[in-house]
Amino acid sequence: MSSYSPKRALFDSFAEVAKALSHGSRLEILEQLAQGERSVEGLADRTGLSVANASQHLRLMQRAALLASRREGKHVLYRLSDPSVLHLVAALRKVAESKHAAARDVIGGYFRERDALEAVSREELAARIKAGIVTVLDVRPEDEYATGHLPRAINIPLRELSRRLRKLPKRREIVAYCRGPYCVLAFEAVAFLRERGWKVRRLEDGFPEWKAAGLPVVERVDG
Amino acid sequence: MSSYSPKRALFDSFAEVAKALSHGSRLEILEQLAQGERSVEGLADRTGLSVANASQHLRLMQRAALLASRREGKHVLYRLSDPSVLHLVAALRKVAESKHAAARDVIGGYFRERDALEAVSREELAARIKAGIVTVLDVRPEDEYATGHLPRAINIPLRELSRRLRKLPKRREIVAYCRGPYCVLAFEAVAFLRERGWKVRRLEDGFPEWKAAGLPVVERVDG
DNA sequence: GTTACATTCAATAATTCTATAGAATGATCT
DNA sequence: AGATCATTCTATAGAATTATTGAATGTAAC
Repeated sequence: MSSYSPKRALFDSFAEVAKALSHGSRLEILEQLAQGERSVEGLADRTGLSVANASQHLRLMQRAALLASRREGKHVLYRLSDPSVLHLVAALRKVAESKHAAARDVIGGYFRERDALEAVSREELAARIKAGIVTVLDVRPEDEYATGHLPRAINIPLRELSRRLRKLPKRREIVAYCRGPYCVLAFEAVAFLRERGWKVRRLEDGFPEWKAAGLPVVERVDG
Repeated sequence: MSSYSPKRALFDSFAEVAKALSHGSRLEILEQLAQGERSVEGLADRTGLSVANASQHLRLMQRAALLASRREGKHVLYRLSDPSVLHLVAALRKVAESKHAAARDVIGGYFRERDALEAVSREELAARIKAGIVTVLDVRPEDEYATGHLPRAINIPLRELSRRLRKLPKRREIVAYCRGPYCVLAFEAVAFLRERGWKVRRLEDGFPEWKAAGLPVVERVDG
């Protein structure tokens, strides 16, 4: 009809990007990288993949231009190549969420209390942080907190929460956050603290989305 | 670290959506469906696929919730399940465009005059149509025009343009459009008409994006 | 230079995806 | 009811993807 080969080449190159997203492990890696730079070994640990396998997935995504890498000492650190990658993953999530039965089942099962634990918007939290009327709680692991976190956020990884409860004020409102919309850490922290009488809500989405929205962050500034 | 199986099931279901996008033919089908409903045979014709193969691609995308279908007489008509699918494809395009070398090469080669033929924004065109100070030219095939088009647009398929030049005013500005950002029809129409002295520009993107932006359209209203 | 170590490469087997051809389904029309 | 036609299903062969293993590469530390 209109044209044949150049157009098809274009669609094929788009398809290559989509293919780079079309594996659960790679999406899991992308969620990790949305937090910040990671080494191959670090990603392999967190995702449960072998180092060689993680390396292959990473290289594939790098070829598809989703990732970039740099060397630091012995380690090769990967990162998202561009904020547009985060937008792409978000768009993917939205389609799957609104329509996909399997996703619905999982969300309905695992995140059943989601609506009950209503979320605070980024804008609202930003205003409250500025006004100093809220305690921000980062429940991610320490190293993720170290690479970047919300201003004035205190870090208590979920598994240490019960041991370090005394650090949390009972009067002030607490807002907990973690990696992103499907990170369970913040959900569990909110449920745990509410049971024990704290006044606590959850930030919508997580750290990467906050950063992508151009809101202020505290970041590690090494080379 | 955080959780294992439910989270992984979630990522796997996202991956299924991405996989549905990960084939050039399927993206080509999606571009067609962005124009409006299409039968299996119609899509097979336009994409050069066999009917059976097109049917398989369609079913795969339907399972991944990208498409919906309905029966009308002898034909099964497929459509995009949701506007979010269009956003997803746009996000995919953006990542590929900004970063992917292959896409760049093709764009650089085939659309080399892109910048020279500067585009009119949707908003600007909408205002001009309302004010009645522009001629809108739809260069898609007749059947695509018939299923939906911009208000007051006249339809002259590209291949008939040279025969029907007298229908076009020389004084008024003309804005041409077609399917979307990678549809070549409008580019070629603009180049053709400019050479012959018309004052003509191209609409950014195409009909699906116009419609998705909530701007007014004329649509066929059969059952 | 040699060693240690993180990462990548190469080869492989198992699995999954793709396109084709022909049969089966399901709806319309006479 | 039977004929016709669009679509989907089934089976299959070829191609591509995935995870694993062990070797190779390249950098840093000694």
